[in-house]
Amino acid sequence: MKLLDIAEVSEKAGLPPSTLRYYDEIGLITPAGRKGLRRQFTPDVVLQLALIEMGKMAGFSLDEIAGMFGSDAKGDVPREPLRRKADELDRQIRRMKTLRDLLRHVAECPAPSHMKCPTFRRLVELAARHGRTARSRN
Amino acid sequence: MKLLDIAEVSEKAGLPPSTLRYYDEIGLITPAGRKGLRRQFTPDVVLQLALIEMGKMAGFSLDEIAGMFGSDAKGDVPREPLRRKADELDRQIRRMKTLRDLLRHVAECPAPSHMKCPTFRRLVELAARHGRTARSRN
DNA sequence: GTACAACTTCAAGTAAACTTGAGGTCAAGC
DNA sequence: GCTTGACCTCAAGTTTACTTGAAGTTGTAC
Repeated sequence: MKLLDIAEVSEKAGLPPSTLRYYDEIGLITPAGRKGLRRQFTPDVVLQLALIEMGKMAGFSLDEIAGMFGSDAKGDVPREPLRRKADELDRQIRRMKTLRDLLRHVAECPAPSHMKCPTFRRLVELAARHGRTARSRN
Repeated sequence: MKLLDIAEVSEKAGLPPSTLRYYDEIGLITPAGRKGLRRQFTPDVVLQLALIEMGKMAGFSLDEIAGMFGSDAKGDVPREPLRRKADELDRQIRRMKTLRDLLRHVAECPAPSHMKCPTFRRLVELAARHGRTARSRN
């Protein structure tokens, strides 16, 4: 299996080498080995990095992300926290849809101040309610 | 119109007073006035804060959020950037749905290592593809 | 009319996630 | 076999988004 050095991974993942070294340092990724001093990565690391990026965009900390996928040493990834994170994502997705609608509305709405537009207020109130109760499903 | 002092806003918005002072300092919210030294807010600020929270969860910086809704002094909120942000949100929503599915899958999947599970890999590859089209630097 | 709790300012501190820079190592091409 | 450029480490610096603490002010209750 062909191994990649840090510049190749950097290129494929679109992340600077400094970030990859940092992720290694905190144990988020692990090189398959070293050639001299140089880290050698398996191609899978590119996929792992895509996953990490996704997690970050969803608002998870690197610590949380490590907790989700990092420790595949043992099969001890606890299922329940994962399900709860998935549920949290569902709520967040709903809020983001509201925000998206809000942005599209603001882009069209001719009202001088958003706070005076009833549609705008209704959407924000809707979102605020979702945030508070964390209910229902997609 | 009844005005709220900082503790009431804090209570209603679920944010500590220190955060509200900070937001005021950076111009993200603005008190209607002062009573002595004390900030007096209109009830609308609670809605504004809900909006800010939403923006944060969607991964926007406070600066970006200010750019979206903050400057309603003039009606000069440019429409095109807003539409682009909405589009970006759409892409992000898609990625988050993938991540959610991924988490649900990991919670069920009995494979010892995720990277060996074809379903898992397929989902990550899907997400990586979605991610590439939208993201670059900065 | 005074006590006091809730406010105020301002400077400094904190945490996460990196980046930068100085100084060192090493594999590959000539 | 030496140069060179890509890698390395480690410490310190940066940004964002706050929080904390010290020291001062003030509206309200008694």
